Amino acid sequence: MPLVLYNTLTRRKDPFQPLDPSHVGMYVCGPTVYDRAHIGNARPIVIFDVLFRLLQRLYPAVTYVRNITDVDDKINARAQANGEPISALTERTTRLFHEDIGALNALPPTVEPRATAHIGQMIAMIQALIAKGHAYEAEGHVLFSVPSMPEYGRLSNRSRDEMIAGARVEIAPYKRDAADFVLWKPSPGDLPGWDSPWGRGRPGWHIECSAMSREYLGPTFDIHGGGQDLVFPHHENEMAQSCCANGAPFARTWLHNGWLMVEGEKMSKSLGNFFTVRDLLDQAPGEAIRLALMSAHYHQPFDWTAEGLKQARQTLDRLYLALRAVADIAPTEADSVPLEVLAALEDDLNTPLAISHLHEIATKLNKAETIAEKAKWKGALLASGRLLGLLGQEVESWFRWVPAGGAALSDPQVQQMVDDRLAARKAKNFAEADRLRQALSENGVLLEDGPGGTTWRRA
RNA sequence: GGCCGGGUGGCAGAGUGGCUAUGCAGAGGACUGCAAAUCCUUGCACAUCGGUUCGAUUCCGGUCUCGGCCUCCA
Repeated sequence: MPLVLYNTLTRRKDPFQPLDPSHVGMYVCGPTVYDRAHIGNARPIVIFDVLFRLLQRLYPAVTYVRNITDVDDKINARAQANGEPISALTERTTRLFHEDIGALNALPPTVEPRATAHIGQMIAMIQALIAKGHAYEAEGHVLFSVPSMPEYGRLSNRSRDEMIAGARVEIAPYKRDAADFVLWKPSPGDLPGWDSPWGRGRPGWHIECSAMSREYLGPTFDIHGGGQDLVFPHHENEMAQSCCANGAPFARTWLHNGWLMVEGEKMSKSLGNFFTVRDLLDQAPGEAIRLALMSAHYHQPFDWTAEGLKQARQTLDRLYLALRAVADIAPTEADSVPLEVLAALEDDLNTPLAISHLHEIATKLNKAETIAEKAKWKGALLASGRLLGLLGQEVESWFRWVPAGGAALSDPQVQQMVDDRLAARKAKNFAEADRLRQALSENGVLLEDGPGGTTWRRA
């Protein structure tokens, strides 16, 4: 079954045909490192991680490029507010970003280029644009000339006139055309700046992705991804710059994930519904956060809710419980992902459908009677989970997760109480057994008596 | 105003021109010292009005309604 992806450029689902079937290239817009990643940042990270895993399965080689934007006016402002050097802020934030998304089981990209390490490539690209008549210098700025590119607006499906009519910002006087946008801008001495043919300055927002995607993937590559909000202006401008500078088509397939809401409202600090990934990792295991983000189709708007996170955790409880029951059975064909799971993902990354198949596999595993069947369905569940970046941890470690504040009872304390209760049961002292069960339950520990003994888990 | 995407059972959330989504929650049952887990059974849908069709939740059009974007927010 071929992979099909919804391409923003064509506005429909198209069969995915890589330029080079032996080596797929993907570029995804990464974070601007001025603050902790929030849950809205995490969605594209998880979505494109699933795509990366799927592509790796379908093709011999995949280069996944995800940039770090470490030059930006928000960074400058934050560093100044904190009274710290810019490099200290960007390095720390980058490190925290890696920690946070690592907890969400996101694989590192193949290349993670930093904007400040590619200023030379950006300047070269701007020079090429000027030479070809697609850009001009004005008052120390270099601007892209939108009228020089007739196809401008194709990705975001809007005409130049519409853009100007809707503009909410004042148009800088040095622009030849109201739609023109900045490639390079002057930097005063107190802001980060690099020498350039146009004096000391810093790059505009869009040029870094053009320069870095070209550096690592070439002028034309397979997939470019990011949040839906980036379609315009960021991706539209990026495409314009790259096409004009390179004289070649840019990304062939554009993927955009929908916006994230929180409890039905737009996430914002003023509404008090702003969550960083770190905040959530204190409340729930990273794997539950990851599953929650995959529980709606990537193209849909996503409503982040406490209830949804709870359900994601319950879902993983159910799946890990199924695995726990067959802990002593070796899975067969650990790499065989069931066709229906693969088909769901190949159909424009239908993660909710794939997850529903995980449930069905778990049910089959629970119902399996022979060792062979159990081994088969265990293998299917693990392989499916691996493709989705789920179910990879030790079963017992999943059930022992404790929130940030720690647990009232340590693992050894719990085990002691479980043993005591077992002794009470053996002595038919059910009142004492029930008292211990109750005490554990009040501390978030659930007991399960089975033929093989009593197991416990935190919930 | 322009562009775009939605409105599915109590909740979350897929999908389809006629046939069970899936999970949680609810009801009943099996199992259990009690429980949990598991399994079985079961109730509950497709915003609205027209049109196309043998037949539409699924296609087309209108209406209502929610949300996003429109120069630097993923």
